[in-house]
Amino acid sequence: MNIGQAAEASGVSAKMIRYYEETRLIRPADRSASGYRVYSHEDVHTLRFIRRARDLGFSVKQITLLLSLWQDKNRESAQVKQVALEHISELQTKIEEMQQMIDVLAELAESCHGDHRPNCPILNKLEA
Amino acid sequence: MNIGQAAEASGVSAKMIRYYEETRLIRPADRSASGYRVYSHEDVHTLRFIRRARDLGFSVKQITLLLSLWQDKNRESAQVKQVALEHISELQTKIEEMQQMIDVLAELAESCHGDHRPNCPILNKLEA
DNA sequence: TATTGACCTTCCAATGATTGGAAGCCCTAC
DNA sequence: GTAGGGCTTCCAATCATTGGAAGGTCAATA
Repeated sequence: MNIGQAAEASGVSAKMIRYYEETRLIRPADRSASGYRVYSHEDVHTLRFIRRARDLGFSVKQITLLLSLWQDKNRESAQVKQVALEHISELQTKIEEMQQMIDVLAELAESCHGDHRPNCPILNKLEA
Repeated sequence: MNIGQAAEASGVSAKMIRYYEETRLIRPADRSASGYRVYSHEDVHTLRFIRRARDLGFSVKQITLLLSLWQDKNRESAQVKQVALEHISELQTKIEEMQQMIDVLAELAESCHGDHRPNCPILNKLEA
């Protein structure tokens, strides 16, 4: 099948499929006589794997690792678990940073009258 | 003072100060006879404002708005509060997305033995 | 006075994942 | 044969930030 159909079937856009090929996340697709990329059902299977991993927030670098583990029948599940746990940890760190921002912002917003008058503790805080 | 000292005093890197000037977040700095950028204490004050806003996760676009409100003595605090509340809302949305990822990942990781054997529910889920 | 080292300048490039567009070729149907 | 839709490559933009190269400036020191 052509790239458009592979995109449709996998949920990965044609643009991204070309990009993943260029960056070597996936191997270069076979080409038809006229130069069109040709995809098998197995290729679509791989693309779907990538799509799901992206939906869970894994970086392309992490997906490279997950793909190689997926294809390695001698993998140890501990390796896969480690990638997942590290990703969870990264997500938690980011959440904590954002939550701290929210805590500060919420307190400031609460102390701001939010009316027609100019005085505003939010600006005061940014200025101070 | 020169850009290096302004960077030191404000916590904004010299690279970023030049970038903020280029993108018109701040007005172009005065220049010395030899072409060096020259900064006043007021400029540093503005840069510090920007730095604090960035630390709270505001985008440059939002900071542009905050800066103009800061300098507008006829502003209504409601406008400032709105910017803050919208930013809080954006942060919360992102946190929720990440938390959902964590929930899925944590469940998968928990069901993975994480030992020397290859079978792994995490990979199964990504594949399915 | 000449040199050295720290600072400044501009310009270009890369990050990460994704999207957009332009110019041009291919394929199918009418 | 022509119209259209899909495919190709290449270039650019997003967002905030960092890095580096090549070259000019300044202050202090030998």
